[in-house]
Amino acid sequence: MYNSIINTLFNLFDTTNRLDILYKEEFGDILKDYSYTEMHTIDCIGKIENPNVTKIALNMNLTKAGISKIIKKLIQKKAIEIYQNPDNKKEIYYKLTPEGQNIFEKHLIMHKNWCEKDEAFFKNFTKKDLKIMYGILDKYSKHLQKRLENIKDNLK
Amino acid sequence: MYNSIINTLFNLFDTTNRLDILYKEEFGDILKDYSYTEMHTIDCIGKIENPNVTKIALNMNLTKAGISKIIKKLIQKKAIEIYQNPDNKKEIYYKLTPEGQNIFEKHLIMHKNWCEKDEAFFKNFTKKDLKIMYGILDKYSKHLQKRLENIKDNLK
DNA sequence: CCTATATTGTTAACCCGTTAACAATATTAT
DNA sequence: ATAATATTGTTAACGGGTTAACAATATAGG
Repeated sequence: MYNSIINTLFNLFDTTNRLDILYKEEFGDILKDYSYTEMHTIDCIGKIENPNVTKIALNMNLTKAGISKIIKKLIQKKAIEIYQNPDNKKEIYYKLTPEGQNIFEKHLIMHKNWCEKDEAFFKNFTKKDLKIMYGILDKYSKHLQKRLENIKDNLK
Repeated sequence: MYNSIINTLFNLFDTTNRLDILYKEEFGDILKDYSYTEMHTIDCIGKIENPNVTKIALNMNLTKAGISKIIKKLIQKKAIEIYQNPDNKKEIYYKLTPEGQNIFEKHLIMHKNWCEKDEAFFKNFTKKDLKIMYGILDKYSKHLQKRLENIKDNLK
């Protein structure tokens, strides 16, 4: 019994891998000038209030160094541009150019299409069962989070 | 309602990320001479019948080129060694050395510990609910697989 | 049998993200 | 006010994987 669950959970790697490839395939055609992560970064910049490298990195679970590089490319591609707060010379914020805004909106539409396809699939299950499913998953995710925090605490 | 599900599914990325980090943390201490992937490769070589680069790559969802590199390292570290079939000069198989066997067994034990911790968590839910959860997840995974295959077919 | 095709495994070049070190600026404490 | 500390963002070096091109060998077809 528990074996089945744990198999399923290890299969999560395959599942997310598939999600990842599919997402790239379906979205890649339209936005082939931008990588998956670049698109995601554009998405963040469109959604976050005064986005800077730090906030974006936190939001995307990537390092600041990584984001810094992506930002560089996005500026080259003229999808985003810099702005600053006159009384803070350190922090650098970014906003979408019209080109970037365009990508942002296309991405929103594609994301909506994606969700609709998923919805069609989930109509095959009862709402009650679905609730059970995502309830357990969410709790498991939090449980892992806690275990991670414990490890980090022990390191201190 | 469906939003919650789709959020959960996108959270799968975080969940597997956590699984990944935790796994590395918990297993890394003991086997610090081997990376996560190297350990996984040793595991494959211990489990597959006559493992060669191709089979291992398929099994691990990595490219042959990638495996080729890992294999090189594992040979350097003397965890595995080559053998061949006398009437096939092309295919190269690998088997564990005593050192490799040792790693393999340690990994098995750690994996068992991991599962036990997970079991303790899942005891909080009824078996019926758990069955519902992993039933849906498995179906979703297969659903994604099908969508992937459709895309591949369209490319032909 | 021997030629065309497929399979196997390696390598070089590359991509994407990380860690570590750092310079510049902000913030805090004294 | 100033010194100590923290935060921000960049860069270089690296790691782990990919794709593309390839040599070597096996397999299939005429």
